[in-house]
Amino acid sequence: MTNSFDDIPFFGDEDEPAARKPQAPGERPQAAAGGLGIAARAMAARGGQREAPDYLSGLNPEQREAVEKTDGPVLVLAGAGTGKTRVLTTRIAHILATGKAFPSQILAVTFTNKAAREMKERIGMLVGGAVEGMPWLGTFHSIGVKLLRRHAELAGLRSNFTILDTDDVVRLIKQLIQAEGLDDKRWPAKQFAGMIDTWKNKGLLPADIPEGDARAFANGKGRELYAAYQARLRTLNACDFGDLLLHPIAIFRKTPDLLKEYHQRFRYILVDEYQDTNTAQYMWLRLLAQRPQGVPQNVCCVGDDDQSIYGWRGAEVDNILRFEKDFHGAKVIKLERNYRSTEHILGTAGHLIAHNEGRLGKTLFTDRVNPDDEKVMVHAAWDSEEEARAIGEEIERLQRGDGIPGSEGKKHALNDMAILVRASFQMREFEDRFVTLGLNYRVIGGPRFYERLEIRDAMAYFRLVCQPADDLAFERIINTPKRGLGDTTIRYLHDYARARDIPMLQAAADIVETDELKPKPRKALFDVVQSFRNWSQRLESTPHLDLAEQILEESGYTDMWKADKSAEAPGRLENLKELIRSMEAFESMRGFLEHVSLVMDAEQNENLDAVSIMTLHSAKGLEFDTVFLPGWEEGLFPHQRALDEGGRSGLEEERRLAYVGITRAKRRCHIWFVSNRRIHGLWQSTMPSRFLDELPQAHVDVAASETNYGGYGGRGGYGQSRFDKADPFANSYSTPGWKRAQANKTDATRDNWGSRSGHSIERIGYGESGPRGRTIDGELVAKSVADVPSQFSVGDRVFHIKFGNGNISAIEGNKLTIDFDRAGQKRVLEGFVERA
DNA sequence: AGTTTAGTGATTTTT
DNA sequence: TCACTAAACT
Repeated sequence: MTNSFDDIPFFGDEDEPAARKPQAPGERPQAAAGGLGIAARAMAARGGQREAPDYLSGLNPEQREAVEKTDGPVLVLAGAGTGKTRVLTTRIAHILATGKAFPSQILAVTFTNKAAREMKERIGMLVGGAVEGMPWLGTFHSIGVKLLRRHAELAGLRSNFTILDTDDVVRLIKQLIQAEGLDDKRWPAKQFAGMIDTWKNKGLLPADIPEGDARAFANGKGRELYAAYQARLRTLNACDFGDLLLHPIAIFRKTPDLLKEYHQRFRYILVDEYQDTNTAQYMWLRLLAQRPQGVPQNVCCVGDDDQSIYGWRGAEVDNILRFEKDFHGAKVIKLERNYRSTEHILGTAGHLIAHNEGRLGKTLFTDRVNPDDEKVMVHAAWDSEEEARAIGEEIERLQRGDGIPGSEGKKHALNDMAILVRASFQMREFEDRFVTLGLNYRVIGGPRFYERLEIRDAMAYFRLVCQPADDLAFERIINTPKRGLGDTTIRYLHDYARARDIPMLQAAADIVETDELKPKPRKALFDVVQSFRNWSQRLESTPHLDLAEQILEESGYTDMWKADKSAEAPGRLENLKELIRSMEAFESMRGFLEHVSLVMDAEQNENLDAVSIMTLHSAKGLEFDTVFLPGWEEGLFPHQRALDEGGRSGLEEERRLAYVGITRAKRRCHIWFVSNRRIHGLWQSTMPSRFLDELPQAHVDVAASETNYGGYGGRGGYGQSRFDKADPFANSYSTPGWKRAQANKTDATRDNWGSRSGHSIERIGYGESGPRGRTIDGELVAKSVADVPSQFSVGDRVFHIKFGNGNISAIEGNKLTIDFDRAGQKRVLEGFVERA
């Protein structure tokens, strides 16, 4: 490989000075050593070969191999709690310390900003902070932006393009749907935004989407609408999140020379959470990582197939399973030594996840065994209210320090406890309970700061000041606060701007010079235009914090909330102050906007001691001493919809979710299920989750019933099983999958369920001989979308449990369009019908 | 134009 | 049930 960075002008801005020109492989960057805190030590160590540099000590042999095998493709399968982040950061430190690359020659990709931040901090600690940042460490999206800003013109954009968030996208699509003369009620913009997102996750441009998909929306105009959307983005000089990946991919494909330059630049590539990559990210990565034959591909992907829980939003576990094929001669390193959890927790999680097929197969172990370690506990409660009450009590007990074996009297901080739920509606009951108990709690992953109305309004003002062509921002705030610029005026402006292909703010500036508008709106519009002119001028001269404040004051936006008498108004004003405070960390308003468009989360208050409540999904990557896992009931967990829509692979993803949940626990894990839960307002009796049957007896205890209730299908007269009802089908709330399961139930499964319902709670959780066979009704419901040819053909007469008899009029994958005799035309999943 | 009412739909979520 | 959205009032 040759080093030709000096010849590439646009790299100049961040490259090391010429004197520190990177070395060819094998050579050492002598000059660079001075800039790297640990480099000298590392090089000294290399001289004496035997003694390892400090940062390598304390790694186990597998971790150490993952760190030291820097050249060639490496796949690190890092189980939960096996020191994954440590390996990644140490590996980067090692590459730097041994002088194999400069910080600017390492591409390190994460999924979330949080992970990126954490990695930066930890590398800083290892390397002694001497390496100021790594320019190419970030999320897929933030690196995508960086690439795209440099080469925007190759994607038909200007480099100051704006990044639209979901809200903007939906509004834009709505406009397009209306412009097409379509009914925006029949074709919801939100749904189409979701479809576009799905396509972009798969790397599909309008020309690439499957015909069926294209026809399924907007009277068959799906493809045209998608294309119109892309065209509109271009004229707006804007990107959505998907474009941040797709544009670079397109650029690299059509400009091989440019790609080559990046190949030379990125000597080492690292990817975190590889199991979560979607097809677009995978394409992006392959472009950057795959090298011509004979050139080493120094790519290291770290992930855990057992923690892949984002399949529903396009993640492809296949990417990790396929790594060895994609990168020839790949070294696969498994990290299985767990530093987080007790053997009971690991044993439980391991036994559960072993029920999945199609995994690479790891078994976590620990040798830190303590006789005081508590087994995983399974508890039953009558209903969700009791579940919340009992968990609340347990939390208070732990907080007081009662009855914690091995740590008598020691208090358990609330910060080290978490309740992990499958669906966010479950949180409410806990919140209600904790409010009455006066127990501090913190909900993680709720509505986010930057998604709040007032924040988005304020941001729209800032956006328009920095980017006068931002029509979406213009439309958002032109009449907020009320200025008497109603629909008619805005529509007129819109049409005027579109006709001349100019931004709306420009259109407004033109129009106020004419007498097209009535005096009132004209005056109002004139004032707004003047204000924006003013603010834009101050952009360079006024400190951005002051300017932000002035904008919100002068526009009347803060006054609007001050005048508002509603309960939330003071909070909103507070949020606006917080917004301005948070701008302090940035150099300019533009810098701030860039950050916010990519970082939608805001920091949480860490000082408060509080129990965390969050979904299982947002718990990935976290750990707690004590974890509560409520709601392990069929239909909720595994979720019925995952079963209906994902079939067996859906079930397996749910099981991985359960695995993620259990492995968050360091010392204590309490699983709960209830016999009755309110779903959509109606009480439903529920069955214990099949996952409970998949837990190993050796590591699990079932709690004795804490009340007279509890337990499932008891003979004591409580907890009626559905089978006791005169007609289990009568309940209109039972789901299609459930009905189907009922309809197709074989004798074997009937026995299975029958026996379960007869067991007392002490038995729940165990079959007669450990874990039972895999799926029960997972197989009875819809088959996976994946390439299963339909067993039906057009014209077939079929029966649907809800809609009755009908004829198939079209088939797309596993979706059938059926003309029902009574119910009319419906699209249903193949799994829900049978031959009539 | 702002408020009231009817309708709807209801996992998981980052960027 | 309940929360959010769109249209129908006043």
